[in-house]
Amino acid sequence: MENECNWEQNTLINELIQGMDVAKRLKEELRTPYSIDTRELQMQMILSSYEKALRILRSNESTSKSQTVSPVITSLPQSPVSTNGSPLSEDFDATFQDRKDVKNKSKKRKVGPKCIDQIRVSCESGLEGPHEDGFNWRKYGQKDILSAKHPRSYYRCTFRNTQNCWATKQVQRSDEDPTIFDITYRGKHTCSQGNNAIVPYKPQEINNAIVPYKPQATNNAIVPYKPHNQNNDIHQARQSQERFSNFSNTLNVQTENLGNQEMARPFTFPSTSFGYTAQENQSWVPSTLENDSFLSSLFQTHLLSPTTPESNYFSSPTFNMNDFDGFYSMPLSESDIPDIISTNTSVTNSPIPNFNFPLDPVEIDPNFPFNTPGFFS
DNA sequence: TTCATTTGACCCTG
DNA sequence: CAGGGTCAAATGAA
Repeated sequence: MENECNWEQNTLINELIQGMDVAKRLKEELRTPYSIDTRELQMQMILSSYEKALRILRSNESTSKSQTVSPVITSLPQSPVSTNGSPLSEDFDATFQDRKDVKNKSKKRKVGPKCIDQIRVSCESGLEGPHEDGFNWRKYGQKDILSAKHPRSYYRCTFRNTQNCWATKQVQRSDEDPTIFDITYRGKHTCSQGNNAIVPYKPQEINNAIVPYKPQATNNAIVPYKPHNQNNDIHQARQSQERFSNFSNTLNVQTENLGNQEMARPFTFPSTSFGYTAQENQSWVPSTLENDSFLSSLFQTHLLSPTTPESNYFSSPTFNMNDFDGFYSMPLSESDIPDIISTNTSVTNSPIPNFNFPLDPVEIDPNFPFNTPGFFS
């Protein structure tokens, strides 16, 4: 708890510092003939920083409320920085490890540091699948929730046992709109899927109607699962591409009912979400930035956060696909998502090095050359 | 036979 | 004590 508070404080301070820092740089930039893109980028950074800071402040006002699945895809990251600095606390992993070690079959609820991504997805076509998020999930429970009309489904990574991957997710059908699903991801993928994931985010559609992959599945919370060689990473990556391409055709991120704050910007990731986002976008963001203003703003806003714990990613040669945590908001237009995803999949095979950004909070180099020509290419 | 889903029971947290 | 998260036996599909 204390860690969480400290983490939020640090994040808040970092965001404010970042905003100021970028504003200063922008001021300098205004004297030079840099491109408009560069300036827009910095403006995005500034806005993002202040928005994140404000969100932290607001969440402190009503901490308890932020925990609930709200119509808006927002809640502050539950994952405090661990003692070693990783946004995805090692305590988190330790918690699961302890559970495993202490007792073979403990039903103890996972508590402690949480790593939550909350997103909302809706099925454009209403009742059609399949939609996946690039990961293989196994349903391990379903529960009627008091405050919700629809049951909540619980999934864990298929490779939990084989690869000790403790990522889980919860899928809750929206009360207001049954075609919308609130998906909460917990933990991080440590399996090979995580290393191969190519999706920009992890929405997963759960549907009552059609079950193309698993006809035997019934009723709620169907996760199309197609068994495949778990050791074949290439196959997995390709399968992820195909499935996500599928997904892109039928899903969109829900943009309705999002608060004004969320809608005010095209795309916002709180600081801790970056690691996750980055991992998912490892191969496509850089290569598409130049041609896609939307992606540019996305990348600008969230990849260029020099004062957040993740911002040091840019000084690292690699970029870890596994480390997603926190949450993010995705008030995107419906037309944006398929574009992003298709772009994503289309460049997956590009010879872009496998970035692996550590999540350790390193002091940001304020002199990082964000405007270095070719930085994004 | 293997593996995923279903579902009731268990148990922890607030 | 209620609600929610997880377990694991039963079941079914491939």
